[in-house]
Amino acid sequence: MTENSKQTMSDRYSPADVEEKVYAWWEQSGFFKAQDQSTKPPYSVILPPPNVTGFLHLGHAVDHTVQDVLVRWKRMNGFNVLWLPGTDHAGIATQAVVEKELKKENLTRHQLGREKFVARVWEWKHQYGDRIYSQMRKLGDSCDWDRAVFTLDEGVSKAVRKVFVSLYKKSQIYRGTRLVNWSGPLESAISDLEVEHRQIKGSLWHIKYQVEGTQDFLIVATTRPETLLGDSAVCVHPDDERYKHLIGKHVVLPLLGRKIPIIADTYVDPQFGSGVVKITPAHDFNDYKIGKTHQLPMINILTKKCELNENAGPYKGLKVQEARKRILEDLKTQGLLEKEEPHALSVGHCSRTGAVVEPFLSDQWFMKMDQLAVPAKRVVESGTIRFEPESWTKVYLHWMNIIEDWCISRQLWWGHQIPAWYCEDCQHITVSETDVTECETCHSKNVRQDEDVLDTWFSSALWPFSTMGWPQETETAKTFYPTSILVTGHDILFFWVARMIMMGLEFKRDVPFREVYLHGLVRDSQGRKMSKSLGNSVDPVEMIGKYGADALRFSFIAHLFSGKDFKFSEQRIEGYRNFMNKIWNGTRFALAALQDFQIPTDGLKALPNKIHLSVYDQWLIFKLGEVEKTVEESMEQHRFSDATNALYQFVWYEFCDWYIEFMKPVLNGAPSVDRENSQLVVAQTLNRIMRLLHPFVPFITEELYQKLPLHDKTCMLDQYPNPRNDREFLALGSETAALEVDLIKEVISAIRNIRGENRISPAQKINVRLVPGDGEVQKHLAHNKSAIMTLGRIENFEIGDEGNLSKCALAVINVKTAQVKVVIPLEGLVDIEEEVKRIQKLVEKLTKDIGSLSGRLNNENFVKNAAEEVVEADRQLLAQSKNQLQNLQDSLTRLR
RNA sequence: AGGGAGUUAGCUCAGUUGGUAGAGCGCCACCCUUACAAGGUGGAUGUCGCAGGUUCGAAUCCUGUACUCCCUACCA
Repeated sequence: MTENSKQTMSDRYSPADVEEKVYAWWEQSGFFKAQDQSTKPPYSVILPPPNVTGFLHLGHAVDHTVQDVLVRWKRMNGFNVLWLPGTDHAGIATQAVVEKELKKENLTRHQLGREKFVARVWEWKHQYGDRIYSQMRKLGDSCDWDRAVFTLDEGVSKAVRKVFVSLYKKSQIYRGTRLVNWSGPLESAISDLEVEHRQIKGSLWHIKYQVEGTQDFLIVATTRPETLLGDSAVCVHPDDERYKHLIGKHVVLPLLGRKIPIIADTYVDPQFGSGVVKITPAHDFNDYKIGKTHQLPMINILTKKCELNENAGPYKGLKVQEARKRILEDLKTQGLLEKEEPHALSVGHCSRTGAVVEPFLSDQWFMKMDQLAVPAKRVVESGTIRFEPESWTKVYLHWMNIIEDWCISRQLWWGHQIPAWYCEDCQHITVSETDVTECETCHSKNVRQDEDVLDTWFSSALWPFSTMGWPQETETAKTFYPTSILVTGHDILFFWVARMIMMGLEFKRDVPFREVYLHGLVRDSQGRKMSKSLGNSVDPVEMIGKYGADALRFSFIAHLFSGKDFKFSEQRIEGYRNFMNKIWNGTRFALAALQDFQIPTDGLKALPNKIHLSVYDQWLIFKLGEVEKTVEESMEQHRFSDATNALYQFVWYEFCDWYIEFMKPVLNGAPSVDRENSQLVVAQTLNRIMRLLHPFVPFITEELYQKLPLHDKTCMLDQYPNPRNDREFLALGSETAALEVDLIKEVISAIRNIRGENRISPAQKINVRLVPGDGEVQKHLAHNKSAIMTLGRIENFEIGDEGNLSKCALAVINVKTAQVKVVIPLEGLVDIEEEVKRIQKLVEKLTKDIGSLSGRLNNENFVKNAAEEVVEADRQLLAQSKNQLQNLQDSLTRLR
């Protein structure tokens, strides 16, 4: 970076002039790189791989900010940090994007054929796949880019195959005909987790099924009348007196005329509806189970596109909704529709396409989950993996207890094709890590590979080790596996986190991470999920353009409390943009005052013996030490917002509003020892401020850091300040000085308060008489005379007795045991009535306080039971309050 | 239906061993005081969802209750 401290700085911080330049410099300098071998302790984080088709959205931005904060903080704490980036091939999403493109050319993927289509997707990936990476750079993500991985890279693909084959050989992966969630538009199965349930106002239709050979009807209620075409039985409760005699007989299926049996099962709730349930094993999950136990035929009535098939007789070719309409009409005509009543139900929708999900019978690959779940539960129960917030532990364990087999095959073209080959001659399935040209049993060459690909989450589940070169024993894995922490949104706890834990334990014999930090999700200002369809999504890149990446990052971190979802607010970003500007200008002022600053040749270490700092310097350093302690504790506990808030307070209020104001006369004044000292303190403090803030707001801090007279090569690799490093400097802080300055601040505030409340113009100089409570306080007042005069805009300053209070404003200040009375003559300045009002307000409040305080202290039980400090503090407060009240009442009588 | 979380100032939210409520933003008043008007100074605002209980004392612990949100499951 060029030496630019002499350059003039703009009076506004302009992120656009800084961010790209600084980032490029970091990256070119190799600051993000991790070392496979190092003497430093390792710290590793894998980035939840965003979809390769994706744009960076607000959810990513939050997720990445948290990770970048952690990673930068650890790096500055001397860790060998690996933040491993990657992207996900995102089967469905990516295929959809490219299909959309094809559509513009009036092509479908089927016309193109599988091979050409996949080639086309790769082309697309090569062209746009890095887009999200460039957006991540805008945000400041300090990933080790050289290690970026794509889920379809050769290495990862090998890992995928190895895992598949291994689990298949252990019968943990199997092929089966099962009822699965089916998305018509995708013509593919989807997993349970990809189904979104939405509340729908539907109807419950009561349909008459004629009992065979009689004129009697059974009334069957259903929310999906079209499925009756696939009925293979009707079912009643075995003890239901109404229907007992019919069990074993048959009914005639309306419209199709098929005869189906009346069976009995305790699954039926006699209280609900008519107590008779139609059983459609091929299109309903509950019915499927009943169908299995009663060995009923599974009648599939749908095609892969979710249109009715030949089993639907006259309704063949219709879409589900059309069929429903037609069937209801026909039932009505035939007098078989008893009634229709409104009924609220929730219907599964495909999270990708929004289409209604149909339970569909098909051949799929499944992963058995129950055995894998056992150790995955144990590591969480034992605390080997900790969730943060802890409440997710329960949710996780609950889910693991009811876990069902995972349908891992997808009828798509883009993804990891399933490494299974079917023999056309002997039907044997050969599952292999390498491509197969002949059947492993009959050696026929007549084999073809399974057309399906694996669920995207299959490869994601291996991410923590597949990205580190597994199955090879790499140095990377030796150093960085298990990873230190996983940061992600709670929405993919089951999709991803749980499955990584299971796979890590199965294949690495070790947890993939020890900590899971689940942050909240960003919602819009009304608390709704952000989504494209609602049109309420916010583009973080646009926000960065408007306010800068640092402001955006800070706004996330400052409001990221305990994993709760939080509402997006542009106003908040603006507020933190203002904070960035404050940092910029505070530094700008300080740098101007440091133009002639000479770095002491013997360094800082000799300082304590050499210089005597002003109370303001000692006060500032003391506060700085306190902030560093707070920040360290907060960071250790991952209470990031506590850290940012403490820094915000310190930088804006303590440093800018008070310290700079106290020191302006000195810093802008003639050369002096005080000035030299202060310059040193300012230079050091700024340096520490930049380092403290760096993980949160990396761009502005690096830029300013480079302009400081005291700095190292780069802020991002400098040591993170804490109360233990640079002790020599922090030791210059003093609590006694801090108390003195706190008292002076109170005095100045009291003067300002009297001015403000009495509407005394800032231009109006006033006189003040300060009455110290004791000799010590008197010394402090005298010592800080000029600060009080400047900041209080005082013309004549006097320390002494109370004297004549006639026509004077009065304030009584207590800081710990110190007391100061502030007396300001108002005669000829303002209307006395304003001051009367002000004092009356105080009197009122004090009277109330004294009432409750003395009430409590008169309570024997309180005095007896409460902690001694508490009682003592109350006694002191009461005495002070009484004293203040007395003074104010006196002044009231003498005011007019 | 089961599970989880929430209810504190106009808004968004803090409040870590129980000790007389805080921040940011917004609002009101005054001020362009040469670091910053993306600023400064001062000010106002809360029976901490409701009802009980434990306690000298409860936003904080316990019980009940109302409402909101999320997740999982779903009765045809």
